[in-house]
Amino acid sequence: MDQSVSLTDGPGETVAGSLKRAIHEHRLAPGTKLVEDELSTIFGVSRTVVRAALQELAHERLVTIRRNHGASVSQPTVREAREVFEARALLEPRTARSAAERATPEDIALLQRHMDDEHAAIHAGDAGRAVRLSGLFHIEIARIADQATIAGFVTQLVSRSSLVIALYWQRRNALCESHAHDALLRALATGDGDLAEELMKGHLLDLVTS
Amino acid sequence: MDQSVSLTDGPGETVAGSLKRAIHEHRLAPGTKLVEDELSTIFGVSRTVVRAALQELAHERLVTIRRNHGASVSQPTVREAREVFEARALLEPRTARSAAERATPEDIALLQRHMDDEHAAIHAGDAGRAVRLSGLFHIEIARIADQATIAGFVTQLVSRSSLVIALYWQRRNALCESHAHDALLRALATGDGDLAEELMKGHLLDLVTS
DNA sequence: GAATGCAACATTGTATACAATGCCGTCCGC
DNA sequence: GCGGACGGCATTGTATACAATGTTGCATTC
Repeated sequence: MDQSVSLTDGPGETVAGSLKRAIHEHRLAPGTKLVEDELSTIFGVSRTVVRAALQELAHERLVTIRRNHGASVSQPTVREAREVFEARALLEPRTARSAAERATPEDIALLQRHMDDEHAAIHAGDAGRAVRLSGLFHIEIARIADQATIAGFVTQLVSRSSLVIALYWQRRNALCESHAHDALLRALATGDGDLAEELMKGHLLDLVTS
Repeated sequence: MDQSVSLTDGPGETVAGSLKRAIHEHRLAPGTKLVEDELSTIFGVSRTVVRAALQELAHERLVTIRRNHGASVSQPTVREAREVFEARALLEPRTARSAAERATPEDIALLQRHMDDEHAAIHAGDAGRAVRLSGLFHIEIARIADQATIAGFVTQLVSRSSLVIALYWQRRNALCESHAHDALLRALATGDGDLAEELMKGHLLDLVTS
């Protein structure tokens, strides 16, 4: 593992959370070996809690654990990548419709803030942060739809999408989707469920074919 | 925890697997406290591996862990129950369509075997086993559809459905659904994707309204 | 020179010891 | 009698020690 990558996010953050963040923001590349001893010294905790964190991430398929071989950041195959986006295509459009029917002005404002942050990150050249914020946009929609279970699934799928992007999207510009998010936000703000569902469907198709 | 419940499933089975099975078959009721020390003596392993197993189940929402309070079999709220079936309604119908388009004769034979076992369990009065086999039917369909990711989600949702049934289905006869599975199997066998999707949609609606 | 066996090392898997926390019953004061 | 503080018990949280496993590099042999 590259020791120069800064992983610790302050005392309030959990080990699993810090690792997740680092993977989302592509500071830990797919395939990176995650050695328990190194992580335990980096985070200043024992291997026990590191192991628990790695197992948690393994369950979300963000890291892969092979018995007696340790953990490493997952490297989704092309097939897994396809599966991830097919699952998202089943879950997210209908969820976007529900969100459109339930979104409060505060919800819209929060989404707007996420989008603004995302644009700022893009202009600042911080692609990792942009990808992460873009994902938060999707997760937030599931939360607005008041579907915690689906939100959990979407969270995992977005995380895995981030790995797919890291692996198969070499340097393609990630900003194409900001316009899609913009249109989606307008549909949500006006409560147009039909449109939101259609836009989400198209957006996910764009992602998989680009 | 009720010590009389037999949990160990032989040396080949993992702790998590045995617990999962016991919960599925309603040998461990929702709310049952799962004390690490007891489980470690029952399974003949240290608390370390018991903890790992409990954390795995917690991630699948089958058990709930409250910090410093330990683990217990989850008790889904009515709201969570609704969410579980809404998620299934998004995932399973389209997956059943894919399965119908891909099912091989071997797949159909396997499903038939599951259904036969399920009927046998019902006639033997083994409701727990029947519920578990009924769930396997759904999971197998996702596997046939060649969607490992969705199959994983369905597996978790089926597990949680089992908890919902244990909590909210007091003594209602679970055999109503065998006919639904029968019809579904025929649609899958004939490769009728439209029909399979519709039947699955109706089947899930039946489950949630009964 | 290539393949094989072996030994030292690195890393993970498991058990156990200890610390921290919450729970519950008891005792004291009012 | 009742409420609250206190102390012991039960249980979980974390660290560490040891066992098991895999890996790497070197020496030996053909």
